[in-house]
Amino acid sequence: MAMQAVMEGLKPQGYIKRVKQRGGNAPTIADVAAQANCSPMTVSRVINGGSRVKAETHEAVMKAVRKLNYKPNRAARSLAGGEQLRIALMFDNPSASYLAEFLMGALDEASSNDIHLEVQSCDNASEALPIMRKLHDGGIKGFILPPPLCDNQAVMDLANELDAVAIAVGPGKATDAHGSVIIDDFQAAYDMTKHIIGLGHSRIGFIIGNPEQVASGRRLSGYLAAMNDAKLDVIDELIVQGRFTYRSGMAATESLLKVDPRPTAIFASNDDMAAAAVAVAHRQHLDVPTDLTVCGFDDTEMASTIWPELTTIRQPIRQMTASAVSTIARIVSARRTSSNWPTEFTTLPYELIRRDSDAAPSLAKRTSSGSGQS
Amino acid sequence: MAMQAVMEGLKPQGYIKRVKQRGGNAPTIADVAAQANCSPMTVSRVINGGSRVKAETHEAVMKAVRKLNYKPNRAARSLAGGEQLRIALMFDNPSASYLAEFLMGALDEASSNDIHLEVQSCDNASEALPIMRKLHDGGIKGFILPPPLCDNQAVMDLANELDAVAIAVGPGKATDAHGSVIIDDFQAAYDMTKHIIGLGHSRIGFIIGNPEQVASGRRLSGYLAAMNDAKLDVIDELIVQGRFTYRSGMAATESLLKVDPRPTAIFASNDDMAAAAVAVAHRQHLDVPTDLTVCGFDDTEMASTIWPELTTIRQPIRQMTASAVSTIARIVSARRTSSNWPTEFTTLPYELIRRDSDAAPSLAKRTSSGSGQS
DNA sequence: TTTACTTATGGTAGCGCTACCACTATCGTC
DNA sequence: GACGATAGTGGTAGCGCTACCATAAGTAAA
Repeated sequence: MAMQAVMEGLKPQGYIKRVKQRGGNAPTIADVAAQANCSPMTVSRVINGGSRVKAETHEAVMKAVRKLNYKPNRAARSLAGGEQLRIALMFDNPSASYLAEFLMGALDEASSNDIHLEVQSCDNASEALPIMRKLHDGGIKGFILPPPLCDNQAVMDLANELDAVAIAVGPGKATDAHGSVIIDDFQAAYDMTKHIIGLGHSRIGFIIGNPEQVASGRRLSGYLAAMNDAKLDVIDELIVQGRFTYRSGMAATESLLKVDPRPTAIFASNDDMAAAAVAVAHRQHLDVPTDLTVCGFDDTEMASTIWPELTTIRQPIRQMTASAVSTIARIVSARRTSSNWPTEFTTLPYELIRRDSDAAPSLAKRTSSGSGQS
Repeated sequence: MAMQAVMEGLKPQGYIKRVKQRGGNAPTIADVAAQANCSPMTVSRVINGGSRVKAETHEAVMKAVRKLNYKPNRAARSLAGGEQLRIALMFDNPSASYLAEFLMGALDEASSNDIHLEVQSCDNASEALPIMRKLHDGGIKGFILPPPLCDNQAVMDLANELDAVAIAVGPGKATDAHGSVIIDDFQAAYDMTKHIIGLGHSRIGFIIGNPEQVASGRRLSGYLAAMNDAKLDVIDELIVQGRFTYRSGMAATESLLKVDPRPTAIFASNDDMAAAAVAVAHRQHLDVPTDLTVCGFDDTEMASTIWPELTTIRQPIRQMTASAVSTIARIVSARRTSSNWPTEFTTLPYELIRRDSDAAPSLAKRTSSGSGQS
């Protein structure tokens, strides 16, 4: 400590670094300022966008920064910079597989933007309402709402009432939120259906998802459109209602396999139902994919756990939540300056993951067995 | 300064809240102090462990905290309190279901203890090594290592070499880490086996887990001990090797069901293999649980997704990671003061979750059907 | 030249919290 | 009863950074 003071004595006229009260030895903005022979303010300006700084000064500062390997202190930054943005990630979705990806994406983005992310679970949408109120009172400025929360009108209404920024991630009624991050469910289902048709199938069963989630309808539409575009008959019996659960997938598959002639492929609106379809098929001694092609949607863990692994649609969940976090940040800061309410709707690309549960219909005698692929 | 001095003159004797320079309206420690009629210091003391504070004062402060819904400002805290503890949660476990729980537990604990948690994924253990080095260079003081990372000798060696605190969560060689948080795998497997025996089974098949994970052996031992204690013959053919994967569970089950007379129950070392056992049984037109009882281990999402839902062992994963985080915090701070290396080994309670996949053997004609339970 | 305005920089005062020390009561202890 | 301990509290000074204003130049308009 005293030593440091001695060292300062050598300095020409720069900003004297105070003796540190507590441990720690990371370079501070003052160190950089001394090194670059300017004031800490100038350094701050350079670091934060370099507005109104002479080019030479700018460069001198940058050189000092590099030399000292200076990293701005997050804590100090957000303390000095006024309010720290705090947003909440709510969920009542029991799917752990989603959740992990959700968290990873949100966490990364939040921590690199110095945003405080509160993670809140609740058992159901109605329980979410008081929690949201409380969080909002506690200074939470925005909410990230994955389905099914974002499909709940009461939740979205409350977000509106509170003037909080709500971003729906994944399927949801985009129009109700201040923003949303989605994939194109319609197009994804369209592509998958087209893929199945391309394998040679024409009797393709479809299991609809939970009617309360908007994505279900979009996926159904995609299926229908692809069938129509391929000039294939849409057979009512081959479209059955499910509820996104394994159990509902079993019932749906049983009813599909009773249709005569039975479908040669089943496209389920999510992986859990697709897994159930595989199980039911196996019980009826139908091989997958030789006798029956089964495709899912979401690429949850289930899809790559069971055998055969499912051909499915992967949503870039991580990027989606990351994008949700940064969108909220943008909207909140935009609202601070102007009073209008910007909204942002982002659509991210999905991916058709081909695994081992699809093949050409069996009349073709298993010529092209599903070629695995991660 | 001068202005402030003037303002001070007006002060009665309480702490006047200064006019805020920038936006923001979250209650500060000064607000609480005013409310509780004491100094900010006292509030700080109460918040941070309440040492040397009179009981009444303590209560008054807590009341004020509750009334104002005061939350300490993280940034200010870590800025004032010197270095913030940073620890990393590494994982190469592909199981998303675990991961979600892991993250939730660690996150909660980290955020309430103002610890910065870095979440790092890596594809395999050897990739982990350079990452750990880098994180350590970057100031990470401790690592949380779930299996299979903590079963990897190279990883544990590196942690030792780096002088970093490593806590193994879940199964692992406790002795290699500075601490571990586990459940008693032996006892849990013992209990489950005893439970199955209690239902009336005597020919109980067992599927061993991945031989590279220490827990596998412990679970096997538990099974063997329970069989012995019940004076039941341990039949070699009824113990088959698996690898914790669905696929290996299928193969194992197929071989188990070939044994004559076939087992009336199968205890798999994890849920994925148990789910595979159910699938194989169904394919062979054996009803679960009427014809075959199947029990798993871990209570992953899979267990409650498939039908019938699995009777299994639940690990308190959330508490386990939470405990891991606080253990690291304790060890790191202990090391700061004394130079000896404390270690901490925690064992948390598991829970046998009874669902619908177990029943008395079929000779008893499905008298006691599995009584569901969350 | 003066006024006005722009550009580049510095000074100062905090952000909300805690470390550190100082101080007052209330105890023993000899 | 004087003395040092100890519990309980308050004051002060920062942590590293940025908002805000002041200043000192230079540049354009009057």
